[in-house]
Amino acid sequence: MPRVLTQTDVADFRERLCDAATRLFDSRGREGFTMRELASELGVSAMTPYRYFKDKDDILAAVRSRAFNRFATALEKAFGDAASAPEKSAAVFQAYVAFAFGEPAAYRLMFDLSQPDESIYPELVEANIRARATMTDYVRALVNAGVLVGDADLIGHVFWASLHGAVVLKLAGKLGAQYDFDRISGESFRVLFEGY
Amino acid sequence: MPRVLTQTDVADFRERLCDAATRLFDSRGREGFTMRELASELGVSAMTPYRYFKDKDDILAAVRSRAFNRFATALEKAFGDAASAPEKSAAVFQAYVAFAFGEPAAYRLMFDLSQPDESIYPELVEANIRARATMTDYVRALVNAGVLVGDADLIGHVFWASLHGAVVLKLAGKLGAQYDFDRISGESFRVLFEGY
DNA sequence: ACGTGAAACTTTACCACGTAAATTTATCGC
DNA sequence: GCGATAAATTTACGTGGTAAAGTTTCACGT
Repeated sequence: MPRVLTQTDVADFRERLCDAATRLFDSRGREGFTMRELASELGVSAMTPYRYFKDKDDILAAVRSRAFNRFATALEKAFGDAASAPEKSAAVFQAYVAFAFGEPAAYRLMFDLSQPDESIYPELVEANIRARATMTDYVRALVNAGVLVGDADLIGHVFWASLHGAVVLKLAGKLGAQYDFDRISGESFRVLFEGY
Repeated sequence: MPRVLTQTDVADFRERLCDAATRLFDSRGREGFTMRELASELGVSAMTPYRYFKDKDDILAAVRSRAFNRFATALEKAFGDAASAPEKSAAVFQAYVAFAFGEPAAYRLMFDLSQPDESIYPELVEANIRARATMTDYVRALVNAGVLVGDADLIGHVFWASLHGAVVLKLAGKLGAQYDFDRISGESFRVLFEGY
């Protein structure tokens, strides 16, 4: 227990805490996530997290920010690694789906309906903006390459809504076996692409 | 306090309780919804609801079932009232959107990610199935009328995913002013219609 | 070297909540 | 009237978030 915490100490602990919290959200779900279990996971008393975060909502905001940033990083990597515009588009699509189903708890946190006024967490707002940008960049590349014509942002939102819709229907268990996620998302993209 | 409750008494109380619960979900949100406040809203003690429902989850399931049924009723009415297949399609679309934004809490309950294993509530499963059916019927009408060609169920799911995606993005506060719900959903439908 | 004061952490305590168990109340058949 | 018993309430317990009080540990001035 060092007398005074350096910036690094604080940052490290916050990081460890967010990692543990992310795991807990994964295993216990949003409802089952408790401060006490989080603390015990970290080997500290129930009150120690309150030295580093204001309250549970503050922790939630930090975890969500990190989720947005991981998500953005994954999409940016996919975008950067692919060569041509169409390849970028396919890569980003794939990365999006991989993230959503590879880290469903994170995806849920990011897009859960009814989160409590996230505007008071600047870090979260920024992560949100960053993630949103990465989701339209690939469309801009397609438009610039002449593959698609139109308002890149509008087209980006249309693709996004469609993909997100299919993802959350699957995550909510609303899709059956005959019309599953791959079928619907594949068909959506095919038709939307044709349309543009 | 009648000695023995008739079927009607029970059904009435359950109905009143669900109405109050729906209002509470509306005003307090899912987290802020408590059994104690629900009971006091009904003018009974905190334990009385347990005579009529197993537990909080059971109440949640009943409220969700009712939401699905109101939703299905609204869509069925829109479908039935419109004359031609394209008019039916427009009417159902409009009813869908009106419900989603007119009763956002109900829509959230219906489609919230991570609901606790709804298969154990037969009433809920049935309501779910009914609502799903009403969302593809209008597409079947369009296909039968020769307006669209293809697998009606598949097309229905594609439209559904796209619309639902736009709705939940708006409900989650992810849409800005420049690319708002109307713009995105309108554009999506236009392109998808053209495509088919 | 050694108190000392505050930062870091823990312990204790409080209140809200879901709900089980015990208790009370009110009606029905006799 | 008088149990019997369904319906409702009251009481109580365990869990969770977190405020307040208490404890530990180290950076300093002396």
